[in-house]
Amino acid sequence: MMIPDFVDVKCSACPIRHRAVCARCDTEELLRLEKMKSYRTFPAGTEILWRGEPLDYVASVVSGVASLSKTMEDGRTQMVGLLLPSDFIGRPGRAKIEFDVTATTDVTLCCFARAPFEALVIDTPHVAQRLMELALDELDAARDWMLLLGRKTAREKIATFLDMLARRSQLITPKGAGTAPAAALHLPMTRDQIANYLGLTLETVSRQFSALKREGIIDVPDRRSVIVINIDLLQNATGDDADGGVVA
Amino acid sequence: MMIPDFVDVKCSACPIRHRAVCARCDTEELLRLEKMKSYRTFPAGTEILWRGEPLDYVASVVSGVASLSKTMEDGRTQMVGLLLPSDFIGRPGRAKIEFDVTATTDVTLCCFARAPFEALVIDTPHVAQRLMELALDELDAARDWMLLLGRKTAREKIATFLDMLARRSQLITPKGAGTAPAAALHLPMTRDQIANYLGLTLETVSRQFSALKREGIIDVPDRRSVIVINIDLLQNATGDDADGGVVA
DNA sequence: CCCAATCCTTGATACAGATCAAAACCATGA
DNA sequence: TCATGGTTTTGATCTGTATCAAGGATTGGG
Repeated sequence: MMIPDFVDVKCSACPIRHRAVCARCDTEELLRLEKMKSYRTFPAGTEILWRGEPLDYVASVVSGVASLSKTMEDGRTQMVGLLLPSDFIGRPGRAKIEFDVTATTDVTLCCFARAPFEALVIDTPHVAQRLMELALDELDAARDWMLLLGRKTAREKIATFLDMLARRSQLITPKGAGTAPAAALHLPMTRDQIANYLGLTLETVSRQFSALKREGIIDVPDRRSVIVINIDLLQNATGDDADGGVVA
Repeated sequence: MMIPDFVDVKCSACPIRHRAVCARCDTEELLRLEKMKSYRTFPAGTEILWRGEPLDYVASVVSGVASLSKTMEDGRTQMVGLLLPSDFIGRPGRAKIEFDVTATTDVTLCCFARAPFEALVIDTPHVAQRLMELALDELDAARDWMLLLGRKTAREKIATFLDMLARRSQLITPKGAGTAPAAALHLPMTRDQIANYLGLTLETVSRQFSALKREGIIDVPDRRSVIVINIDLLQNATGDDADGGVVA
């Protein structure tokens, strides 16, 4: 059976695909991966890694959501990345990171000790190439976020955030006879954390949610849920080009 | 003679080091690089690459400054990266980019056709590793900039920008008997471009320059120059931790 | 079941930075 | 030398978001 290049690996025990590994690698490599695997769970709010700490593990997020953030001396913080299941934590060839990793919800990681993982990477160019691809994906995402942080209004930020969640969780469920599909989203974070992600305050986030609800674009049945009623209007509100999606 | 790993290559014709190449590679690879090299110059303001355009070349910046930027439908733009001499343009394994590359000043690039360059990368793991390092450096820089865009005040943004220029151009020249060294900086861009980089308007940039000058922290002898009179005060104004520098 | 803690919403007000406008500055070429 | 067009500075005003403040909703524990 022919397996295409760069399809990510579904390993035996984890309910997710490990995005850092490619399916063309031989069974031998997969076995090596299996052997060095270990699981760790962190309750919501836990610091998984501090800035500057030595980085002994790399990991895939198996369940839950973790976040990368940077903090200023006086306490202002900015989230610089969101890690959803299947995302990869770790930097090949680097012993330290320049930001904090925090469990936003309860998080389970599938960890690999860094040293043997890097040895594996050196042996298998496909994995190295896949890691490079992931790094470039992260870079593109970071740059999109820079546009959001630097130029978008509060309303556009919220719309972009909800649109991103809809895309990433792929929960866009067609519904009813109308042309606009609706999506039920689970918010993995509090208003305060959303604010930190978007460069806003929690009050502004709350007000924008209320405004979008008032206009009938979304519904907010409870604090952790959003129903996208009119996805076209939501996407109009993001300020992005129509073809916001990246064509792989 | 022993050459340490990952020292970047100074090639025969360019006045800079190509950061994408490592010195441990054999002469053979260097020769291959030499052969596929070509130079292109772009006058200030030229579009070097449009978003979505096929990416046939990778390149090093030899002289001048180029910028990466993203634009919204309605014209708002945000610079998402600055390319100074020795910086690398291009994405191994990717045929497209998600932003525009513009010549900020007159720019000369040392170009390599993408296909043979990638073949070289595949043959030489050290180069691949170096490219990964560069991508991770860019990612760290992007994340620092996200903190700046999302949370810093106009004054902190300007101070951070000047401090970054001072570090990158390494023009920190000790001067006089005082404890605070001074630095003469050349600004490679207009107020408008600085504003686009910092997520501000040109008027705000100008006002903050004036304010820092009034306070005796900098001097602005002409539109394209800044003299840092008190670098300690400048760094205090960035809002960053004292050890803002990344220890390599 | 109630209490405490946390999270969320809404209102009133303040302010940093955007926007609008005009004048000063500077480089370039005729 | 002067006109010309682009860039920068400065001023006046406006506005979106932060800040301050209070009350309401939700959750978990005893």
